[in-house]
Amino acid sequence: MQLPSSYDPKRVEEKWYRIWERGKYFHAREDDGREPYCIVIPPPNVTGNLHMGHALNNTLQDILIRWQRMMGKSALWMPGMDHAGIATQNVVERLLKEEGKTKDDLGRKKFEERVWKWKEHSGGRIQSQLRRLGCSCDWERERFTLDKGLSRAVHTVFAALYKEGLIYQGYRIINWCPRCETALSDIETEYQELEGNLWYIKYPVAGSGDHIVVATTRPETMLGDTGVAVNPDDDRYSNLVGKTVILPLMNREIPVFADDFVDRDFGTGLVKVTPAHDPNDFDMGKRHGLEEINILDKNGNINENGGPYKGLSRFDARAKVVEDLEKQGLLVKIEKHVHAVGHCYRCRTIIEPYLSKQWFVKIKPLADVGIAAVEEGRIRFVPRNWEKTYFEWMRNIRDWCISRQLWWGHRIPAFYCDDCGHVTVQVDDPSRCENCTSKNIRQDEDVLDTWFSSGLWPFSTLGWPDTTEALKKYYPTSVLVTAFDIIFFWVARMIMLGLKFMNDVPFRDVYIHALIRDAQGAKMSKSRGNVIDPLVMMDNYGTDALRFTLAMLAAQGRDIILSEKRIEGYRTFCNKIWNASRFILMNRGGDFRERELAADELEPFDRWILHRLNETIRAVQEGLSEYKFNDAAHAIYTFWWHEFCDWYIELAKQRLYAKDVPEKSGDTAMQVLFHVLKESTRLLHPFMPFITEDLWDRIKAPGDDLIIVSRWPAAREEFDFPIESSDSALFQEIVYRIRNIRGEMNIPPDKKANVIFKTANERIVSIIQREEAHLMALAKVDSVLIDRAYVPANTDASAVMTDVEIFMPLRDLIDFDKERSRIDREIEKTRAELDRVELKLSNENFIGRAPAGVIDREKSKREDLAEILSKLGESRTKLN
RNA sequence: GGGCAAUUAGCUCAGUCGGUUAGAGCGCCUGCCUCACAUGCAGGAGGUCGAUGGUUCGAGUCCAUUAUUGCCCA
Repeated sequence: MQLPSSYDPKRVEEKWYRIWERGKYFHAREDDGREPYCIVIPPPNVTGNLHMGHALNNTLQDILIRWQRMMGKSALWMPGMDHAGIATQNVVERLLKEEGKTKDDLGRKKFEERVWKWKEHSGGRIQSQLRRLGCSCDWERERFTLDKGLSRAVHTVFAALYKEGLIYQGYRIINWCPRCETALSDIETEYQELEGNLWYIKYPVAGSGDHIVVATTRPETMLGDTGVAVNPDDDRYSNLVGKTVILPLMNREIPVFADDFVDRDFGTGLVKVTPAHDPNDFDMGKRHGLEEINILDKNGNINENGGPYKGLSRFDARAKVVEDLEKQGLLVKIEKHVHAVGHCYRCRTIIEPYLSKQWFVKIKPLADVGIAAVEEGRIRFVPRNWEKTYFEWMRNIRDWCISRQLWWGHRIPAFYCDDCGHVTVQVDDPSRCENCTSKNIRQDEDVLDTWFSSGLWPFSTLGWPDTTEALKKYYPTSVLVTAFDIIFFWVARMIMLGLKFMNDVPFRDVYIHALIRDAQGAKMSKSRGNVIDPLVMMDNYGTDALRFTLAMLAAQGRDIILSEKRIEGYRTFCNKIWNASRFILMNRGGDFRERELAADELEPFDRWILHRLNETIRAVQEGLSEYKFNDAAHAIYTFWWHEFCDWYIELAKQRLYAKDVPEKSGDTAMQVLFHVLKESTRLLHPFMPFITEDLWDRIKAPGDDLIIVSRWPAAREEFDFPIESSDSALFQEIVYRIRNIRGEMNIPPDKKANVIFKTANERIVSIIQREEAHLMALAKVDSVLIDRAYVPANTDASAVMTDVEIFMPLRDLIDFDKERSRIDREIEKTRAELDRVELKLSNENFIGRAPAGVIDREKSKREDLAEILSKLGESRTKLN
């Protein structure tokens, strides 16, 4: 078997993915009689490109799915995409603009056709990128939020909520993006602290020469002022309440009234009230019966209600209003003022609070049920502390504005009758008004918030509203894997809608992973130019290296700071695995036959590595069960590299190569090598699917299926060997001590050394005798002597362990200075430790209160340390 | 203003139920191309765990205060 000396990801990745997909290895069957395990993918935007956040999110899901699949579950990973209303419409509008057209030139129908065409040709690039990442999604089931089945689910939910009164239309202040020309929900508005001004403006009091001063951050909105408010407890202005003032520039007479909402300490304590352009003012306006004057059009320009300012942008209008006030001597002063300004989460344009008629979901009743599900533990957040965030939002939730003034999305299934005015809402488009049977009906022009459809994702993708076999089998899904930034947008809504329409939670666990940041800790973004492109990383280092890096960094509850160095480091791990396998395959004889290991043929180090394999299997199982991906990955990494490669393979070489070793020993070693290789390759498969599948192809038995569906390793109790494991640890310590002398004394590798062990400890003697050949090979020792009465020369280098001293005669090679400082360092360390132990043991409280086991341990430690220290002292004396 | 999180080696991070000498990767230093791997091997240096106080026989770990940083919400 000839393998290249380094791993080449390019050669294997595409090949194996094709074999998996064509062989339907990702396909889960609802009739397979197996226990279900299901994850629905957080559907990426159809406009999306794979970024590092996707890479992390999907790597973790794939690890879980591959693990559960190997565990024998009916593992379904449901893939799909989101139509991403605003983002997609923006993309296509931009394309049209390049052709010198607007969406209005095309008209709604043509525009929609155009978007679909774009979707077919340029959209969904991310699907092939997920394939590149190795994601074992059940692509046959792939769904799109706008496809027929999901649209039916959306209509069904809308109609049901409407009939129940949980969806209603309302005329109120919403967040309006003047660039996207649509309403947004509260959470689609991102607040950012901006340095602005506080303008102090004089408003003349009607019928007197007096004036009042109001302070505002948005002077242009005064064009729509219909009142001035003051706190009822504010004595300064009590005489003003009930009077009227003249609104400058507009010359409108508006009332002064009292309302608790007003903060006496803000500005002058008098605030202008613009009910059509501020949510708080809107509420006050309602309480006091004020007129609502909308002064802006949908693009954020002043409309006819703004008199002479009509046609100006809101920003120009501000400048002009301030200028005019100044001219008229009505501007008292300007103060610097920092305030939070809402921005559109899609295009960063400043949001305008805007009065309009929109559709809303009355969310409180749904939220209460969603809160209970988490309180009662029917849904578990991992890590737990995200539950607080969830509760906080759910308990203060406000009605959800779901209508969007877009063309790309689910058109709202509400039909207005031009004859009787009735609104007909039903699942299938009506042909006539359900009230007066008139055919004169028009469908609502708006579409639904994209998140409305993604909120149904866990059941709509499984066939709901039909009661499909898939739905019966896989709902509730097992776990949702996502980042915290969409807990509100998506997770909470799936919980509420799942409970409402499936009468059960959509998933049992919600695993919240970290956000990826760059090496400076900043959020990765294109505008910052600090993006590490996962596709480039896969090109440069291989997909498995990227995946393993992400798994290693996926510690719970933290941000992930990613650097390319790290990925590069795990590429070397791939290579390590490759070469270990290569070594085993190269040394496997042509007539090698894998067989069951018999306990009585196992030598001590065989037992040790099998024991460690067991422990590693348990650690990986436990790590994955608790979503501690980093712990699981770390356990495999250490085992593969620092135990299997560094020690077992090195030890096995003696048995495979040395002439005086019985054939049986080498044969057993090969069997153990092979066994461990197979098991640990399987253990690694969920993390590194490509290299493991490629290696598996060379190590599997004839007729075996692919690793992706192979049996997940289980720890075997008959391979637990604690005694041999501690013997091995002692042996490793001895080897390490000898290497340490060689390393620090710069003994050249070709200079073989003689070693004398001075010990009376039977166990140590027997280990040294038994493992003499291994010792000689690994520590590069020429001869080994055990002499309990050895008298060292002053040219001997030495090391002291509990119950054994190691001497290495160096004669003229000895460097006294180096050896002295080496021993001094040891003495210092040992002394410090002994001091700590003695301090503890001299503490009466410790003796009196600590558990006996702890005290015994400290006592025996004291004895050992004291003995070591005295022997180190002897060695040191000889060097003087 | 409310809430959450973080602060451990030069860098990036682990550290369970409080109990051996606080770990890893990268970087650094020394020696080695040893027949799986120089994407490698062996050895080494380097932290007292943000600060203060407390609980405890014992604190990186629990509590309080505080500083700094980040995030979420208003």
